[in-house]
Amino acid sequence: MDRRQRKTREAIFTAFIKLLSVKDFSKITVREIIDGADVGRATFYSHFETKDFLLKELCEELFCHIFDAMNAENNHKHIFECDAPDSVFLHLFLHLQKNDNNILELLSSQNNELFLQYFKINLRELVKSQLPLFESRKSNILPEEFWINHIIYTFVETVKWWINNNMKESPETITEYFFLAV
Amino acid sequence: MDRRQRKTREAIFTAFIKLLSVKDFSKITVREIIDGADVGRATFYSHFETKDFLLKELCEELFCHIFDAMNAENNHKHIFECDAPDSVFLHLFLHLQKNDNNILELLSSQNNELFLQYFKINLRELVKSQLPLFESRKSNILPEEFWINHIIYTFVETVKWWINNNMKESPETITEYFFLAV
DNA sequence: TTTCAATCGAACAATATGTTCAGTAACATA
DNA sequence: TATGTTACTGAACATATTGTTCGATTGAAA
Repeated sequence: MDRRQRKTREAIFTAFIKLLSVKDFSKITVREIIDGADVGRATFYSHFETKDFLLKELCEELFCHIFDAMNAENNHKHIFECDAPDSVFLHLFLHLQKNDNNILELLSSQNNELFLQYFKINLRELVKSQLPLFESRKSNILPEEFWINHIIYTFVETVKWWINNNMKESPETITEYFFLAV
Repeated sequence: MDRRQRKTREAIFTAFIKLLSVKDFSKITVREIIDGADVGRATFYSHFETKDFLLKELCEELFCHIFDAMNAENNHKHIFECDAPDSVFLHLFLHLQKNDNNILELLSSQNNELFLQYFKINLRELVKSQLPLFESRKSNILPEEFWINHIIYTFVETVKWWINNNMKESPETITEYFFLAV
């Protein structure tokens, strides 16, 4: 990839994230983005079809980043056979705490519905692979799809609560809360 | 209120709800609303400052309606002293099943974040007044705000799952799922 | 150095927003 | 029924946003 292309793409993403942390996605205009990124209008549209595609690609990039990093880091630990206290979820919380790419601001901002959708899509695979961790009386009574949804949403809401609470709790404590709540 | 005003307001709300069930809030234009409601542009703006205010007022009207109706209906039953199986939550599910004002379409549509916010605000009061219903080991360990949030979100997600599942389950069954999950 | 692609900037049509105003119709009241 | 008031119409308006186009310019890479 051309260095200029990389720089432009990065500048647009950075300006966009900055704007997202301040105002709603729907209120952000292309003009604001290109002014922030200091690129031409035509350049923006040569990179992204529309504002929606920009968000889509940002989400994919961020989540690929965090989930890939997590997998790479934990492959040698056979993480998928670990117990709850050392689960992939703890590692996710640890990653979030590092706050790469300002992902936290995006997760906790007001109009983040589309962003959270990508988070949930990525989480679904993870949760499915970890279902045995959540085995209990209620997991046998509730319909499986209901149960999986419940775990996903509980995780997302736990993250949001943690961030809005200034992340005062340690990742270990939050992991405990998550497993207690679910 | 003038009959003309009422009719106009109603026509705008109706057209708006119809559009909301079909496409995202952010993609809906004022032109589409006034064409659907068959009113003039100036009329729309004399009723609502902006599209956002229209949504705000719609939410308030719908939730006032559903929560007021529930309270009126249940005052004589001393609902606030009932057990889980006959709780206010079951009554909420029953109300939702009736689908007054097409509230269901709004709750399950894609871009409903703002709409859900109002739902959650109304739920918070309800949940707080019903906290004893959820007494358990974990409710003593988890921070109260975390716990209340968890109950609210679990309720909302249960409703969404139910709707997206075509409401095949009875309100009684869904209430059971809700209390099991939480 | 040369070739090629990315960017610029300016202009463009098309569409959306929110305001204004004079004219018309529906309302409440007496 | 007559009267004053209020809501609605429709059209025009300035302004802003979107997405496209094109020739000129700059930077990367060979």
